[in-house]
Amino acid sequence: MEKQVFKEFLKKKGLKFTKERAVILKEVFSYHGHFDPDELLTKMRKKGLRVSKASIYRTLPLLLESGLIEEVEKIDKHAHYEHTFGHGHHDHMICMKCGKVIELFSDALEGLQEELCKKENFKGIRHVLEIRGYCKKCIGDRKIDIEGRHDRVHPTIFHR
Amino acid sequence: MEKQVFKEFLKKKGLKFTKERAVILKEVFSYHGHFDPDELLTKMRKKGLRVSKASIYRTLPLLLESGLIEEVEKIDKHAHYEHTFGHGHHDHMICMKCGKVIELFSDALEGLQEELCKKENFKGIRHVLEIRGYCKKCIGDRKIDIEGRHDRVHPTIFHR
DNA sequence: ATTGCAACTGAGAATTAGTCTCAATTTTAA
DNA sequence: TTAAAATTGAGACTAATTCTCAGTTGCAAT
Repeated sequence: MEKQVFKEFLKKKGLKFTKERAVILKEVFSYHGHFDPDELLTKMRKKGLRVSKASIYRTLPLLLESGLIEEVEKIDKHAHYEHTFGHGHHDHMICMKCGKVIELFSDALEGLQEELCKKENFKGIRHVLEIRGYCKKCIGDRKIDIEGRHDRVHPTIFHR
Repeated sequence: MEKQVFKEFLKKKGLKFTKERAVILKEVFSYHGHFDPDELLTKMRKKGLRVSKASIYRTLPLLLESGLIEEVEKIDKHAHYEHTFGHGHHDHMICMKCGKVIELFSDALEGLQEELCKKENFKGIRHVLEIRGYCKKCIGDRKIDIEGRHDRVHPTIFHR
């Protein structure tokens, strides 16, 4: 369970498992889709969970380093994350017109990357693959809404 | 040659090929490795080339859209680019310890991505793949310098 | 349990990347 | 040559992230 993973990670680094870190971890794992630090803060505030912005910004890199979350979507101005413990790594296709995000995962792709790493004697820890282009809907060059919310379907697609 | 490509791109969009854009283009193509907007500005200032920060930030997206440069290194805080006209698209492995950047290109990888796009009816325009991990040298867990400069060897490797 | 201390915290100041504004200027097509 | 539309620079502005520092807390060793 993620709490144990995080605790061990922290101990190994000589860091402390504080209340704040516990609360942040829990909150992060209560989400399904992507989130950014500010969203995280706001949602926690609404729930009455009090952690400072600074603590959030200090904790996310630790979660990242421990492998419990991944960073996704960097083309946007600010960082986005999602937790991966349990539901696993995947990459993204992002429509440049409507912003739709399609999650993709391919064993072949992962395997190929491993191979490439091996060839360079590189120990790959994590990666980000982001394909920008146009989704089916937008290829037709029609205007569509930028709105919508994280509806999970198969193959896992988000709107934002 | 890149100047023609850019000119045509601009004309097609009803935009102007201004002195400033020409100068920025030239500067961008005088580099070998990665750069970020601020670096670009500073270097141009040092050379006595006068363009405003705003113009740089306005021109880079155009170069990106025209396919003359690509966005790389998404994990870092700010955007990084590199020109690709002539030397072609490639992805990156970045050592989390020493910062070494290994360029990689694999037809299999590109092809696989195309396939995946097709499967989702997604029209891929560009992508960024960045693998973070540890290079050969750093797997041994030794301290090494963060310094060094863009030395081109095969398979194209940069230090920074 | 107590303790010592390094790590941590919150609040808000500081920094920084990137965007915006607007009046003056320049490109381009006719 | 001209007029319209696009562009420019300078600096104000915004938003994201980092930093500072004094008070607090987790935890390993007593």
